[in-house]
Amino acid sequence: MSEKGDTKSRILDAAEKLFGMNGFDGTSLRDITTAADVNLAAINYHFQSKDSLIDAIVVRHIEPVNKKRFELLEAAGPDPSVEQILGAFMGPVMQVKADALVPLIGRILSNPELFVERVFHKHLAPVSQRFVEALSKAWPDLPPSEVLWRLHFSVGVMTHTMLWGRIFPKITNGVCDISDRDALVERAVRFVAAGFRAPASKGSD
Amino acid sequence: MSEKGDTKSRILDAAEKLFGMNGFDGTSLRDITTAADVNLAAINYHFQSKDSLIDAIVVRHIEPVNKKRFELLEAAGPDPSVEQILGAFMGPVMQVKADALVPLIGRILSNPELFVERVFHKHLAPVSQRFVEALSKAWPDLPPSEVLWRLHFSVGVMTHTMLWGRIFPKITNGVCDISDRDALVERAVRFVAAGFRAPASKGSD
DNA sequence: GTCTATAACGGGATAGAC
DNA sequence: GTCTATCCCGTTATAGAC
Repeated sequence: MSEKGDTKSRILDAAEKLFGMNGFDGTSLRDITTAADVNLAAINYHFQSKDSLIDAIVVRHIEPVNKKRFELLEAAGPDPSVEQILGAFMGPVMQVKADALVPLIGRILSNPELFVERVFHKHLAPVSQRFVEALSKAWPDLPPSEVLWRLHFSVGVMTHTMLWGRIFPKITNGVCDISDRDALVERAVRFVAAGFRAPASKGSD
Repeated sequence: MSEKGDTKSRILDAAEKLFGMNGFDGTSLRDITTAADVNLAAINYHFQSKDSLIDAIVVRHIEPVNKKRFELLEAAGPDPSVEQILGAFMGPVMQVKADALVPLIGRILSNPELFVERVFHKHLAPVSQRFVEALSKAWPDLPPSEVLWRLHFSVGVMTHTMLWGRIFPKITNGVCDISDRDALVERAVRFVAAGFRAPASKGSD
């Protein structure tokens, strides 16, 4: 008890710190085992792979975000606007210190198949369901499939904005600024809310 | 001459095929050299690294897409609608056989810093510039920075839709279908075009 | 100049002893 | 649960054939 936690905890703590500082590719398992003062094989014993270790840390970050999402949605009252719903959905993600989340998001996007099985069903599907319900209620004429598609598109806007957050100001020669995070969220929400209010596609079911 | 092309071409052909089938991580350089019947070091001679080899294949795919984008934009006449512009921008990407492009896009998104230096400035910046001009002309009241932001958001919609193309129908229990590629493009264009027509954000410069 | 052969090193993963 | 030893892969470098 006077120690610094068991092997598994020491691995998780060290890994989270190093991943945040140097990214996934920039952190070797040997870096982690050195920092955590454990044997290399201990990682493959407690977690199955570097991937699974990453997933464990992903979950650590997702849960507080989801908590905040539900709180904001609740706070918007019984009949929230499309903007309020999408703000509750996107804001907590985009407000997080991006450095920690960017490698996670990049990882998820570049291998959705893997991610769906391990993380999506458990940690994101319930959130999606709740927000789809809210959006359907706020915009009852929109066919259910179209609500799903448009929330999907909104996730694309959100993740892309975060992944390119550091780079985009450089690409645009400083025209586009990301220092005001609130303004950024408002800008993105404005865009996707307008997308949601578009008339449904002709072939929509 | 009676051979199957020179070493460099054989590497590119084999790599493209294997990357498309098994992804980047699922394809070792040794897989490629075996399939191409060349020596391992030939890859590091003709390309500098696995990363650079991937970039070379990225470029192979980007250029025909860009050609098609410009053709569609031209075909829309001197005063294209926002829908026509965005359709020309997104359609050629989304119409490509996704299997080949998905690993490329995932790779780009998960490491924008690297990609910007090697591919963006040369192969994507000119396209971006041309389409920003067209959009600014079609929607003159929108501040320049807002046009950039909204095109950025549109890229997010496009890439996210492609990356999750295979998975999304499963997640939604088949509610959202991607078999009709034209309908998918139309759906996405409708969404982002509505986003473009949103009033500019208050703090917009 | 172009390409092959080979060696050396760091990194992820696993088997099996303890 | 822990650790040693080992394997395969990606990368780099180099000597040298053609």
